[in-house]
Amino acid sequence: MRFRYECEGRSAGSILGASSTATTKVQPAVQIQGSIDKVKKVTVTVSLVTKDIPYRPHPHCLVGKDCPEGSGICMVSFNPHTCPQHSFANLGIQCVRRKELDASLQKRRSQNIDPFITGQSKSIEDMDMNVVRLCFQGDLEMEDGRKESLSPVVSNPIYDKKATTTSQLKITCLNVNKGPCSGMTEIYMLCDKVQKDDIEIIFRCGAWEGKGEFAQTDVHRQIAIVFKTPPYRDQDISEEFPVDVVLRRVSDRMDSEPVRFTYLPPNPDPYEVKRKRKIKNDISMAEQSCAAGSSSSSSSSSHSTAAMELSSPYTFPGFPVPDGVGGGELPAPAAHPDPSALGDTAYGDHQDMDLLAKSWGLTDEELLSQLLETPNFQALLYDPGLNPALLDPDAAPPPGNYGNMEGMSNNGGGGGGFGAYGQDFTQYSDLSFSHMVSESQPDPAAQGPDPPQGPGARQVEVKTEVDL
DNA sequence: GAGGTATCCTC
DNA sequence: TGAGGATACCT
Repeated sequence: MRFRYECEGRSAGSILGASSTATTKVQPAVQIQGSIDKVKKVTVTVSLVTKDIPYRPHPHCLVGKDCPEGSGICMVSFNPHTCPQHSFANLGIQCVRRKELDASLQKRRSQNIDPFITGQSKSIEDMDMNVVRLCFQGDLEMEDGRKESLSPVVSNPIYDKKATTTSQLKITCLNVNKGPCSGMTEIYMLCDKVQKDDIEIIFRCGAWEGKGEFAQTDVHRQIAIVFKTPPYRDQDISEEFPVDVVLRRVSDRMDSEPVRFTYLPPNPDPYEVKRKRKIKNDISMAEQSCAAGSSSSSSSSSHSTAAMELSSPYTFPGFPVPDGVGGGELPAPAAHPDPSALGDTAYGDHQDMDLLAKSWGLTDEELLSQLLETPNFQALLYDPGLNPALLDPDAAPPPGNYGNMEGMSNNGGGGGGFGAYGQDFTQYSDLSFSHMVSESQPDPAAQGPDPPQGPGARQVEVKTEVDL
């Protein structure tokens, strides 16, 4: 439950019995065990003690029904013959401010409340302010007037719901709830406040457990965690497998309620090679159908552009591709699971570009550099038949993307080709060419602290400016 | 700036 | 009244 400060006024809530559920609330209760034949009256004093042994008096206060004002303890008397069990309704925990901690303990001593006779064995700095136990002390008044004290008993620990060190862990949501069984799916989790140095994300199914992968820096302001899924226990699954995901506090092994995550079977087409190949084949078939049905097909610019979108992106003239379509200036690709398929997709997006470069053992920049040095590729760039707009001096440069190129065009005089060159790279968006070029430009904002050096670095803009 | 504490506020 | 969120302030 949430502990309340005195300044918050009103009541401090009601402590629930240990057997309470979300639907059924019960109150803490005590009952005298053993013979009560000669017991006339029972007096029970309830106070707060520390969670750990020895159970020392706790500075926090009990407030509510049967708690004398300002006492911090609860006292009830009952006749065990008429009422063998006593329930404590409306018993709240009022926390004291740290600066009042000492005074509160002093008051408890003056009340002679120290059920386990611990004295001042430990400094108050070690006091855990976020957890207490109820301590019940029973005093029996016998029919013959004798008095007898029972051994004190303590409740389960009661944690302050608001304290991150002890509060209930709760996952609010995951932005992704499915991922491949190989793991490494990046997920954003929203959760109640956690302590970044005391939290784990556990994936579990039966006896299997895997840990979500994240660093303390991936915990955002205690309420969000960016992590990667662990690989599922079985990498050879053919159907989806749901698992539970929980937050776990390491210090006390406390788990949250689980949320569901589903592991998916391995993707047989991770780069969508087959899908893209099918699309390409479909388009080629359609193109052939069109060509067969029309005798007026020409090499006009509008048509050549269309043709280029269909074929050139994957096989620049003279530029080697892994499936052996072009000539070979570049090293042969390293072993690839499906080199011909790679040829289909290598220029589909930047990730594929990366893949191609890596398969040749090149960086993106090296690959692009070699690409731009390829004579046939340059010819392609300046072939007005393919794209007349490329050399159109009146073409306005696009906003933003090629700022440094605009500078070059000014230096080149007459608003020359470079600005237009930059602009019309967008014509090649389907080739990811504009992406490739913009990626290679010396963008100060995007550059890391250690930009590439040496003859290979910045080859793109230097060589193309001179050549052009 | 992060995390903890104390208080205020709303539903 | 009970529960929980928001936030200013402190360490």
